Amino acid sequence: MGRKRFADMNCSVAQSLDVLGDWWTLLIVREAMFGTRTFGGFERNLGISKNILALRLENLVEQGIMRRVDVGQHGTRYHYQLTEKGADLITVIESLRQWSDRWVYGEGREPVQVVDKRTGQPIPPLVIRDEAGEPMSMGNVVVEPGPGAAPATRRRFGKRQQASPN
Amino acid sequence: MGRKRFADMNCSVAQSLDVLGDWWTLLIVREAMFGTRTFGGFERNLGISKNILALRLENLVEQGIMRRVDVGQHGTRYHYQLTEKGADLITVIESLRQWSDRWVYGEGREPVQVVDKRTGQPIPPLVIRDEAGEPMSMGNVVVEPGPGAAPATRRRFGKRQQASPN
DNA sequence: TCATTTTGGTTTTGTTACGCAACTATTATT
DNA sequence: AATAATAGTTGCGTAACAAAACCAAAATGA
Repeated sequence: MGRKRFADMNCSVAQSLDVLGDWWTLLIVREAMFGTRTFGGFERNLGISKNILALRLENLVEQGIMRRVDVGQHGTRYHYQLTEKGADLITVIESLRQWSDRWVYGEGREPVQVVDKRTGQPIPPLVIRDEAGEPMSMGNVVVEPGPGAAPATRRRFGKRQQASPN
Repeated sequence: MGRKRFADMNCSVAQSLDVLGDWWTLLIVREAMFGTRTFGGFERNLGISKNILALRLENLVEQGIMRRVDVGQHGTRYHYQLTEKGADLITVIESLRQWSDRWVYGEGREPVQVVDKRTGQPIPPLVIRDEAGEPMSMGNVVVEPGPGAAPATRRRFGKRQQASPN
């Protein structure tokens, strides 16, 4: 019965993946961050088929992640560019890149490097920090219902430990 | 035919997505971070069908992201738990969560909060910092071929600007 | 102790998502 | 004037996903 969507899950991660989780979507965003702008540019650099690319770009525009701007004099040449919402995916892309550099390629075998233009040094790993700016151990974080939690979700939180007992 | 895989793309983001990009995969990782351990626990909490869950867990174990430990006396009760490689996906999950809190739900409507146990305060947003620890503007980053770049890729880098001309 | 439920799956059968090739129409290039 | 490039759309085949039925061993309850 078709693919199950995550939009009704009342979970932020599920929301993101509902929008970004289709095959190719995040690679298109990465390619846009890399500087590609045209339909043909995405097609060539990614090796994606045209119909899927058209669908993905349409969806990204609908979601406000990219914008399609007319750059031709006669209305048949376009640029796709990231909006502020799309550019803010940089931490998602960067964390994915760093993870596979650590666990798939390994140090010294990274295919690309992201460096600080001013110093020439690779940028340091993304880490979760506390308010004081200190890297945080996961033992110190707790997940709680947020201000937008549905009552049903609040109930689920209390039961969560029992949902999969030892 | 079949779905095109990203593994041969010589790009770290593509590598990650090749492993993590299937539908449901990252939600299973999130659920594991939340504390779920059993097959039935994932099934109930996510609403995923059994056959897909079985495939995903098998793949996650193969990839070394999760591990299946026997917790029954007679060998039919198991726990799925994140390995170090899997737990290191926390920045990926957190960046996805924060992105949709900013752009989908909006402030004050977050369904869950991740807080510092010691202070009770929500943890601050993940940001890309330079070596001095200062938040960095994207204008100061450059992408370069890394030590593991294939010659073909190196060539592509120089041509990248021309691939999608103005 | 015998039936029922729980756990952790596999199998079968549909439907949707994706890949590839062919096609189109307008606009640049030679 | 012919050729190629841009930005797609359409049709068809295959792979991925969903739902339900089924299964065997083990734990639970009466």
